[in-house]
Amino acid sequence: MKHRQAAAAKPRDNRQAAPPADKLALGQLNNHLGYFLRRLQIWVFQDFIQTLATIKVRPAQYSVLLIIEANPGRSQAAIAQTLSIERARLVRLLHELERRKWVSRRASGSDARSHSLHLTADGRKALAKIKSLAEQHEAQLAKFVGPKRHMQLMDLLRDFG
Amino acid sequence: MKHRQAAAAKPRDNRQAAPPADKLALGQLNNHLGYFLRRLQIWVFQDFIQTLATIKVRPAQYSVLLIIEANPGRSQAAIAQTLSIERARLVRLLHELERRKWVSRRASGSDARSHSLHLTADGRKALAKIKSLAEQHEAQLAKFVGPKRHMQLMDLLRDFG
DNA sequence: CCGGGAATGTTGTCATTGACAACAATTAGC
DNA sequence: GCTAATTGTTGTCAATGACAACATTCCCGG
Repeated sequence: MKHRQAAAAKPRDNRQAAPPADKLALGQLNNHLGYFLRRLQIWVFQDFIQTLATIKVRPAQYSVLLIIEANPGRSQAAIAQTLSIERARLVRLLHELERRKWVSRRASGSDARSHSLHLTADGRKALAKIKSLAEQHEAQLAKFVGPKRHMQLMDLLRDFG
Repeated sequence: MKHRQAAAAKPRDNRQAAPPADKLALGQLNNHLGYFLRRLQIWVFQDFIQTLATIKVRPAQYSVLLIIEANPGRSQAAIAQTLSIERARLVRLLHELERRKWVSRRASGSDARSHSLHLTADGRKALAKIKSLAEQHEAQLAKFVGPKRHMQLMDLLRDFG
Protein backbone atom coordinates (compact mmCIF):
# COMPACT_ATOMS: atom_id res chain seq x y z
CA MET A 1 0.00 0.00 0.00
CA LYS A 2 2.90 2.30 -0.07
CA HIS A 3 5.41 2.08 -2.84
CA ARG A 4 4.68 2.55 -6.50
CA GLN A 5 6.40 5.90 -6.68
CA ALA A 6 3.90 8.35 -8.07
CA ALA A 7 5.91 9.63 -11.03
CA ALA A 8 2.83 11.01 -12.73
CA ALA A 9 1.06 12.19 -9.65
CA LYS A 10 3.21 15.21 -8.92
CA PRO A 11 3.56 17.60 -11.84
CA ARG A 12 6.52 19.50 -10.55
CA ASP A 13 9.68 17.71 -9.59
CA ASN A 14 12.52 19.26 -7.72
CA ARG A 15 15.42 18.00 -9.71
CA GLN A 16 16.37 14.77 -11.29
CA ALA A 17 19.97 13.76 -10.67
CA ALA A 18 19.69 12.36 -7.15
CA PRO A 19 16.13 12.02 -5.96
CA PRO A 20 16.86 11.84 -2.28
CA ALA A 21 13.32 11.05 -1.33
CA ASP A 22 12.88 7.69 -2.99
CA LYS A 23 13.29 4.51 -1.09
CA LEU A 24 15.91 1.89 -1.74
CA ALA A 25 15.03 -1.71 -2.48
CA LEU A 26 15.36 -4.14 0.37
CA GLY A 27 16.33 -7.05 -1.86
CA GLN A 28 16.52 -10.36 -0.08
CA LEU A 29 15.89 -8.64 3.21
CA ASN A 30 12.23 -8.95 2.26
CA ASN A 31 12.43 -12.66 2.91
CA HIS A 32 13.88 -12.49 6.38
CA LEU A 33 11.49 -12.49 9.28
CA GLY A 34 14.27 -11.45 11.62
CA TYR A 35 14.68 -8.13 9.85
CA PHE A 36 11.10 -7.05 10.34
CA LEU A 37 10.95 -8.56 13.76
CA ARG A 38 13.90 -6.46 14.78
CA ARG A 39 12.59 -3.26 13.27
CA LEU A 40 9.35 -3.49 15.14
CA GLN A 41 11.13 -4.56 18.30
CA ILE A 42 13.33 -1.49 18.15
CA TRP A 43 10.30 0.72 17.71
CA VAL A 44 8.66 -0.90 20.71
CA PHE A 45 11.63 -0.51 23.01
CA GLN A 46 12.18 3.05 21.96
CA ASP A 47 8.59 3.93 22.65
CA PHE A 48 8.77 2.13 25.98
CA ILE A 49 11.92 3.96 27.02
CA GLN A 50 10.47 7.27 25.94
CA THR A 51 7.13 6.72 27.63
CA LEU A 52 8.86 5.78 30.86
CA ALA A 53 11.60 8.38 30.53
CA THR A 54 10.30 10.50 33.40
CA ILE A 55 10.79 7.65 35.82
CA LYS A 56 13.87 6.29 34.07
CA VAL A 57 12.94 2.65 33.83
CA ARG A 58 14.21 0.52 31.01
CA PRO A 59 12.58 -2.64 29.65
CA ALA A 60 14.98 -4.99 31.39
CA GLN A 61 14.42 -3.36 34.76
CA TYR A 62 10.69 -3.42 34.23
CA SER A 63 10.69 -7.13 33.44
CA VAL A 64 12.69 -7.88 36.57
CA LEU A 65 10.27 -5.89 38.70
CA LEU A 66 7.28 -7.70 37.24
CA ILE A 67 8.81 -11.11 37.78
CA ILE A 68 9.67 -10.33 41.37
CA GLU A 69 6.19 -9.01 41.93
CA ALA A 70 4.63 -12.16 40.51
CA ASN A 71 7.10 -14.45 42.28
CA PRO A 72 8.21 -12.91 45.55
CA GLY A 73 10.96 -14.63 47.46
CA ARG A 74 12.59 -16.41 44.58
CA SER A 75 16.31 -16.55 43.93
CA GLN A 76 18.33 -14.58 41.44
CA ALA A 77 19.11 -17.75 39.54
CA ALA A 78 15.42 -18.56 39.12
CA ILE A 79 14.63 -15.09 37.85
CA ALA A 80 17.59 -14.98 35.53
CA GLN A 81 16.54 -18.27 34.02
CA THR A 82 12.94 -17.15 33.58
CA LEU A 83 13.96 -14.01 31.74
CA SER A 84 16.84 -15.70 29.95
CA ILE A 85 19.35 -13.19 31.15
CA GLU A 86 22.66 -14.08 32.68
CA ARG A 87 23.08 -14.26 36.41
CA ALA A 88 25.96 -11.84 36.03
CA ARG A 89 23.73 -9.34 34.31
CA LEU A 90 20.93 -9.73 36.80
CA VAL A 91 23.36 -8.97 39.62
CA ARG A 92 23.97 -5.55 38.13
CA LEU A 93 20.32 -4.93 37.38
CA LEU A 94 19.43 -5.74 40.97
CA HIS A 95 22.24 -3.58 42.21
CA GLU A 96 20.54 -0.63 40.58
CA LEU A 97 17.04 -1.60 41.70
CA GLU A 98 18.31 -1.96 45.24
CA ARG A 99 20.04 1.39 45.05
CA ARG A 100 16.66 2.85 44.17
CA LYS A 101 15.14 1.08 47.18
CA TRP A 102 12.67 -0.81 45.06
CA VAL A 103 13.96 -4.32 45.69
CA SER A 104 15.49 -6.03 48.69
CA ARG A 105 17.68 -9.10 48.81
CA ARG A 106 17.13 -11.16 51.92
CA ALA A 107 19.13 -14.20 52.90
CA SER A 108 17.31 -17.35 52.03
CA GLY A 109 16.56 -19.53 55.02
CA SER A 110 17.02 -22.82 53.24
CA ASP A 111 20.07 -22.09 51.13
CA ALA A 112 22.85 -19.91 52.40
CA ARG A 113 24.08 -19.31 48.88
CA SER A 114 20.95 -17.76 47.49
CA HIS A 115 19.05 -14.57 48.04
CA SER A 116 15.34 -14.15 48.40
CA LEU A 117 14.04 -11.25 46.34
CA HIS A 118 11.17 -8.99 47.30
CA LEU A 119 9.72 -5.65 46.38
CA THR A 120 9.97 -2.99 49.04
CA ALA A 121 7.05 -0.75 49.92
CA ASP A 122 8.67 1.91 47.78
CA GLY A 123 9.04 -0.65 45.05
CA ARG A 124 5.38 -1.55 45.07
CA LYS A 125 4.42 2.09 44.95
CA ALA A 126 6.80 2.84 42.12
CA LEU A 127 5.71 -0.22 40.23
CA ALA A 128 2.11 0.94 40.31
CA LYS A 129 3.10 4.10 38.50
CA ILE A 130 5.43 2.23 36.19
CA LYS A 131 2.71 -0.20 35.24
CA SER A 132 0.34 2.57 34.34
CA LEU A 133 2.96 4.13 32.08
CA ALA A 134 3.68 0.72 30.59
CA GLU A 135 0.01 0.31 29.83
CA GLN A 136 0.06 3.64 28.10
CA HIS A 137 2.99 2.45 26.06
CA GLU A 138 1.17 -0.74 25.14
CA ALA A 139 -1.80 1.32 23.99
CA GLN A 140 0.47 3.41 21.80
CA LEU A 141 1.95 0.25 20.37
CA ALA A 142 -1.49 -1.16 19.64
CA LYS A 143 -2.34 2.05 17.86
CA PHE A 144 0.88 1.95 15.88
CA VAL A 145 0.52 -1.58 14.58
CA GLY A 146 -3.25 -1.55 14.58
CA PRO A 147 -5.35 -3.08 17.35
CA LYS A 148 -6.20 -6.13 15.31
CA ARG A 149 -2.64 -6.82 14.30
CA HIS A 150 -1.52 -6.21 17.85
CA MET A 151 -3.78 -8.97 19.04
CA GLN A 152 -2.79 -11.32 16.25
CA LEU A 153 0.89 -10.80 16.95
CA MET A 154 0.35 -11.39 20.63
CA ASP A 155 -1.35 -14.69 19.88
CA LEU A 156 1.35 -15.76 17.47
CA LEU A 157 4.28 -14.83 19.68
CA ARG A 158 3.09 -15.69 23.15
CA ASP A 159 4.27 -19.27 22.89
CA PHE A 160 7.90 -18.25 22.77
CA GLY A 161 8.06 -16.69 26.21
CA MET B 1 16.00 -31.31 33.94
CA LYS B 2 14.62 -33.28 36.87
CA HIS B 3 11.13 -33.07 38.21
CA ARG B 4 11.89 -34.58 41.54
CA GLN B 5 8.58 -33.37 42.85
CA ALA B 6 6.86 -36.16 40.99
CA ALA B 7 8.87 -38.83 42.79
CA ALA B 8 6.74 -38.56 45.89
CA ALA B 9 3.64 -39.06 43.80
CA LYS B 10 0.80 -36.90 45.07
CA PRO B 11 1.30 -36.17 48.70
CA ARG B 12 -0.69 -33.49 50.40
CA ASP B 13 -0.14 -29.77 50.31
CA ASN B 14 0.58 -28.81 46.75
CA ARG B 15 -1.45 -25.75 47.52
CA GLN B 16 0.81 -23.39 49.31
CA ALA B 17 4.11 -21.62 49.58
CA ALA B 18 6.85 -22.47 47.15
CA PRO B 19 6.68 -24.99 44.36
CA PRO B 20 10.45 -24.98 43.86
CA ALA B 21 11.39 -26.52 40.55
CA ASP B 22 8.65 -25.19 38.33
CA LYS B 23 8.53 -22.12 36.18
CA LEU B 24 7.93 -18.67 37.49
CA ALA B 25 4.90 -16.63 36.57
CA LEU B 26 5.35 -13.86 34.03
CA GLY B 27 2.75 -11.62 35.59
CA GLN B 28 1.97 -8.54 33.57
CA LEU B 29 4.71 -9.42 31.15
CA ASN B 30 2.09 -11.57 29.51
CA ASN B 31 0.38 -8.47 28.24
CA HIS B 32 3.37 -6.88 26.58
CA LEU B 33 3.95 -7.60 22.95
CA GLY B 34 7.44 -6.18 23.18
CA TYR B 35 8.52 -8.89 25.57
CA PHE B 36 7.64 -11.74 23.25
CA LEU B 37 8.79 -9.83 20.23
CA ARG B 38 12.18 -9.43 21.81
CA ARG B 39 12.47 -13.02 22.92
CA LEU B 40 11.86 -14.32 19.45
CA GLN B 41 14.09 -11.67 17.94
CA ILE B 42 16.94 -12.76 20.16
CA TRP B 43 16.43 -16.36 19.15
CA VAL B 44 16.49 -15.35 15.50
CA PHE B 45 19.67 -13.31 15.73
CA GLN B 46 21.41 -15.98 17.72
CA ASP B 47 20.54 -18.62 15.18
CA PHE B 48 21.64 -16.32 12.39
CA ILE B 49 24.98 -15.60 14.01
CA GLN B 50 25.54 -19.24 14.71
CA THR B 51 24.55 -20.40 11.26
CA LEU B 52 26.89 -17.86 9.69
CA ALA B 53 29.63 -18.30 12.25
CA THR B 54 32.00 -20.01 9.84
CA ILE B 55 32.06 -16.93 7.63
CA LYS B 56 31.74 -14.49 10.53
CA VAL B 57 28.95 -12.30 9.23
CA ARG B 58 26.58 -10.62 11.61
CA PRO B 59 23.02 -9.49 10.86
CA ALA B 60 23.94 -5.83 10.48
CA GLN B 61 26.72 -6.60 8.01
CA TYR B 62 24.42 -8.90 6.09
CA SER B 63 21.73 -6.27 5.78
CA VAL B 64 24.24 -3.73 4.46
CA LEU B 65 25.52 -6.19 1.88
CA LEU B 66 21.99 -6.93 0.68
CA ILE B 67 21.07 -3.29 0.39
CA ILE B 68 24.19 -2.48 -1.58
CA GLU B 69 23.54 -5.45 -3.82
CA ALA B 70 19.99 -4.31 -4.47
CA ASN B 71 20.97 -0.63 -4.85
CA PRO B 72 24.48 -0.37 -6.25
CA GLY B 73 26.05 3.06 -6.40
CA ARG B 74 24.04 4.68 -3.66
CA SER B 75 25.44 6.84 -0.90
CA GLN B 76 26.13 5.94 2.69
CA ALA B 77 23.48 8.35 3.84
CA ALA B 78 20.84 6.67 1.68
CA ILE B 79 21.72 3.24 2.96
CA ALA B 80 21.88 4.36 6.56
CA GLN B 81 18.44 5.87 6.25
CA THR B 82 16.99 2.78 4.61
CA LEU B 83 18.25 0.53 7.39
CA SER B 84 17.62 3.10 10.10
CA ILE B 85 21.16 2.97 11.36
CA GLU B 86 23.25 6.03 12.04
CA ARG B 87 25.68 7.31 9.48
CA ALA B 88 28.37 7.08 12.12
CA ARG B 89 27.66 3.42 12.65
CA LEU B 90 27.52 2.65 8.94
CA VAL B 91 30.95 4.19 8.53
CA ARG B 92 32.39 1.59 10.87
CA LEU B 93 30.43 -1.24 9.31
CA LEU B 94 31.71 -0.29 5.87
CA HIS B 95 35.20 0.03 7.20
CA GLU B 96 35.09 -3.63 8.10
CA LEU B 97 33.40 -4.71 4.85
CA GLU B 98 36.03 -2.81 2.90
CA ARG B 99 38.80 -4.41 4.90
CA ARG B 100 37.38 -7.74 3.85
CA LYS B 101 37.40 -6.57 0.22
CA TRP B 102 33.68 -7.09 -0.17
CA VAL B 103 32.65 -3.49 -0.69
CA SER B 104 34.26 -0.52 -2.42
CA ARG B 105 33.62 3.15 -1.88
CA ARG B 106 34.03 5.17 -5.05
CA ALA B 107 33.83 8.91 -5.28
CA SER B 108 30.46 10.00 -6.52
CA GLY B 109 30.59 11.90 -9.78
CA SER B 110 27.79 14.28 -8.96
CA ASP B 111 28.49 15.04 -5.32
CA ALA B 112 32.01 15.37 -4.00
CA ARG B 113 30.82 14.79 -0.46
CA SER B 114 29.30 11.40 -0.99
CA HIS B 115 30.58 7.96 -1.81
CA SER B 116 29.15 5.51 -4.25
CA LEU B 117 28.96 2.02 -2.80
CA HIS B 118 29.42 -1.19 -4.76
CA LEU B 119 30.10 -4.83 -4.14
CA THR B 120 33.46 -6.06 -5.35
CA ALA B 121 33.83 -9.31 -7.26
CA ASP B 122 34.93 -10.90 -4.01
CA GLY B 123 31.91 -9.39 -2.35
CA ARG B 124 29.52 -10.88 -4.85
CA LYS B 125 31.11 -14.26 -4.49
CA ALA B 126 31.05 -14.10 -0.70
CA LEU B 127 27.48 -12.87 -0.71
CA ALA B 128 26.38 -15.88 -2.72
CA LYS B 129 27.66 -18.15 0.00
CA ILE B 130 26.30 -15.90 2.72
CA LYS B 131 22.88 -15.89 1.16
CA SER B 132 22.75 -19.63 1.04
CA LEU B 133 23.62 -19.81 4.72
CA ALA B 134 21.03 -17.14 5.44
CA GLU B 135 18.45 -19.21 3.62
CA GLN B 136 19.38 -22.14 5.77
CA HIS B 137 18.91 -19.98 8.82
CA GLU B 138 15.51 -18.85 7.60
CA ALA B 139 14.51 -22.47 7.11
CA GLN B 140 15.56 -23.26 10.65
CA LEU B 141 13.54 -20.32 11.87
CA ALA B 142 10.48 -21.46 9.93
CA LYS B 143 10.87 -24.86 11.51
CA PHE B 144 11.21 -23.35 14.97
CA VAL B 145 8.12 -21.18 14.85
CA GLY B 146 6.23 -23.46 12.52
CA PRO B 147 5.95 -22.82 8.78
CA LYS B 148 2.43 -21.50 9.04
CA ARG B 149 3.21 -19.10 11.84
CA HIS B 150 6.35 -18.04 10.01
CA MET B 151 4.29 -16.98 7.06
CA GLN B 152 1.68 -15.25 9.18
CA LEU B 153 4.30 -13.30 11.07
CA MET B 154 5.95 -12.26 7.85
CA ASP B 155 2.65 -10.94 6.55
CA LEU B 156 1.91 -9.09 9.76
CA LEU B 157 5.34 -7.54 10.15
CA ARG B 158 6.38 -6.73 6.63
CA ASP B 159 4.71 -3.34 6.65
CA PHE B 160 7.09 -2.03 9.27
CA GLY B 161 10.25 -2.32 7.17
C1' DC C 1 27.44 35.91 -7.14
C1' DC C 2 27.70 35.26 -2.04
C1' DG C 3 27.07 33.77 2.46
C1' DG C 4 24.67 31.03 5.73
C1' DG C 5 22.60 26.78 6.46
C1' DA C 6 22.20 21.99 5.34
C1' DA C 7 24.09 17.51 3.93
C1' DT C 8 27.90 14.01 3.95
C1' DG C 9 31.38 11.25 5.77
C1' DT C 10 34.16 10.89 9.68
C1' DT C 11 36.04 10.46 14.50
C1' DG C 12 35.45 10.42 19.39
C1' DT C 13 32.81 9.24 23.42
C1' DC C 14 29.45 7.10 26.39
C1' DA C 15 25.83 3.87 27.98
C1' DT C 16 23.48 -0.45 27.41
C1' DT C 17 23.57 -5.09 26.54
C1' DG C 18 25.09 -9.89 25.86
C1' DA C 19 28.88 -13.26 26.35
C1' DC C 20 32.75 -15.48 29.06
C1' DA C 21 35.84 -16.59 32.59
C1' DA C 22 37.10 -16.96 37.18
C1' DC C 23 36.21 -17.11 42.10
C1' DA C 24 34.54 -17.93 47.10
C1' DA C 25 31.03 -19.88 49.64
C1' DT C 26 27.82 -23.36 49.95
C1' DT C 27 25.13 -27.38 48.77
C1' DA C 28 24.23 -31.90 46.77
C1' DG C 29 25.32 -36.49 45.20
C1' DC C 30 27.80 -40.62 45.60
C1' DG D 1 33.79 -37.37 53.44
C1' DC D 2 34.96 -35.83 48.94
C1' DT D 3 34.07 -34.29 44.53
C1' DA D 4 31.05 -31.88 41.53
C1' DA D 5 27.55 -28.56 40.88
C1' DT D 6 25.12 -24.26 42.20
C1' DT D 7 24.84 -19.34 43.58
C1' DG D 8 26.09 -14.76 43.66
C1' DT D 9 29.69 -11.91 42.26
C1' DT D 10 33.41 -9.29 39.73
C1' DG D 11 36.09 -8.41 35.72
C1' DT D 12 36.52 -8.12 30.85
C1' DC D 13 35.41 -7.82 25.96
C1' DA D 14 32.60 -7.07 21.79
C1' DA D 15 28.48 -5.23 19.45
C1' DT D 16 25.28 -1.72 19.26
C1' DG D 17 22.83 2.71 19.62
C1' DA D 18 23.03 7.64 20.75
C1' DC D 19 25.38 12.22 20.58
C1' DA D 20 28.53 15.75 19.65
C1' DA D 21 31.84 17.88 16.89
C1' DC D 22 34.27 18.61 12.62
C1' DA D 23 35.98 19.53 7.66
C1' DT D 24 34.13 19.47 2.99
C1' DT D 25 30.97 20.28 -0.05
C1' DC D 26 26.44 21.45 -1.71
C1' DC D 27 22.34 24.24 -1.84
C1' DC D 28 19.30 28.17 -1.77
C1' DG D 29 17.67 32.92 -0.96
C1' DG D 30 18.83 37.44 -1.72
